[in-house]
Amino acid sequence: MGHTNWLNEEEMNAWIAFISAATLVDRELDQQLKEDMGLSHLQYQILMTLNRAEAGAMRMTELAERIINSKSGLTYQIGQMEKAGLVTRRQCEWSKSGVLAEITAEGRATLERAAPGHVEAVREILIDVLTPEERKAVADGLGRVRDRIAERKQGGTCW
Amino acid sequence: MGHTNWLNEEEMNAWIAFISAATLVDRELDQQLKEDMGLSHLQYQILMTLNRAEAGAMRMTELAERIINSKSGLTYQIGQMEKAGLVTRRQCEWSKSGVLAEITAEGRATLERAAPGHVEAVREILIDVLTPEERKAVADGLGRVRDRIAERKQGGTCW
DNA sequence: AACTCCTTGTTCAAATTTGAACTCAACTGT
DNA sequence: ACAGTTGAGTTCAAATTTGAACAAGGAGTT
Repeated sequence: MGHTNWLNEEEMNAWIAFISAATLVDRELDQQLKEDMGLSHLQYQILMTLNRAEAGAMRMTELAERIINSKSGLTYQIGQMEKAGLVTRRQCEWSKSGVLAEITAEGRATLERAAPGHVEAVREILIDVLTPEERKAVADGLGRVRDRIAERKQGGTCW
Repeated sequence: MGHTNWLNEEEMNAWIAFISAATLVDRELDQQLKEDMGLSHLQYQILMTLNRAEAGAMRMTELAERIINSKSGLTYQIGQMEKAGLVTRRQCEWSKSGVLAEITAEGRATLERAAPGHVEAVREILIDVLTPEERKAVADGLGRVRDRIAERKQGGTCW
């Protein structure tokens, strides 16, 4: 230690490309969804995640982790979406302190209407811009990045 | 048109990995910077960008574009950082309506103290987790993604 | 049961972000 | 000089996010 191992040009390029693409893509998708359907990207992800879950329902904490959001933030968003009729809250059967967020029929309908435009945007902005090799590198490399960060929050074992 | 060209598994993997890594990395860095130095990632980026600019100063709008932020958001952040003594506002010489944000000596000092830890974190959570090939794919592919989005906002030529 | 510790989800205030409206300055054409 | 238009920054209210504090349940121990 002592001296910092600065990024060289090649590393810097990767870093800058990653961080700016991340910001821009997120912003772009948010706008597309908002214009087309009045949904935020976060809300879309919530609907998507619930829709895939069995019974279309999921515990708040698990949902928060899945979409990478704070618990209080999720409470807020589910509140909004409940007002909009996209989801409902229901008590968890086997635990009195648990709450299930469940997608409604209207939620599913909204998702179905939103999905085509969203997927098209994802292709146009990201997926179709990458070569198959780059896609693989992104899937593998960034997948590993994600897993490592997720593990480290979990394990807690900080050596 | 008509039928949606859904993402296949390979594409889905790339998409999911990208979006979750993006969220997690940003979150992680924000936390590291905040704990170590009381800076948000955005503030770090502002200091960084100003520090590199000649004379350590830059027009508000250009700065906003560079760090990918709304103009009003930047006005707010520069306000905060001005209170904290990290930057100053100065009138643009050749344009009375222009404002220059300039990094102060204290700002530079803060940046210098923050940089080593930040770079280390960037390595640990992203750069060193990728193979050189993956880094190249990320730099090239996501660089292209970034450029395309940037162009399209610019050109405005929507056909 | 009484006690302690951990987990769930919510609440609350403060910080931040967003987008539209607004103020001036700069540029155009007359 | 004078409208008409555009560009730069700011302001403002509303929406969202954050993190700490909180109420209530579970689970384990004595």
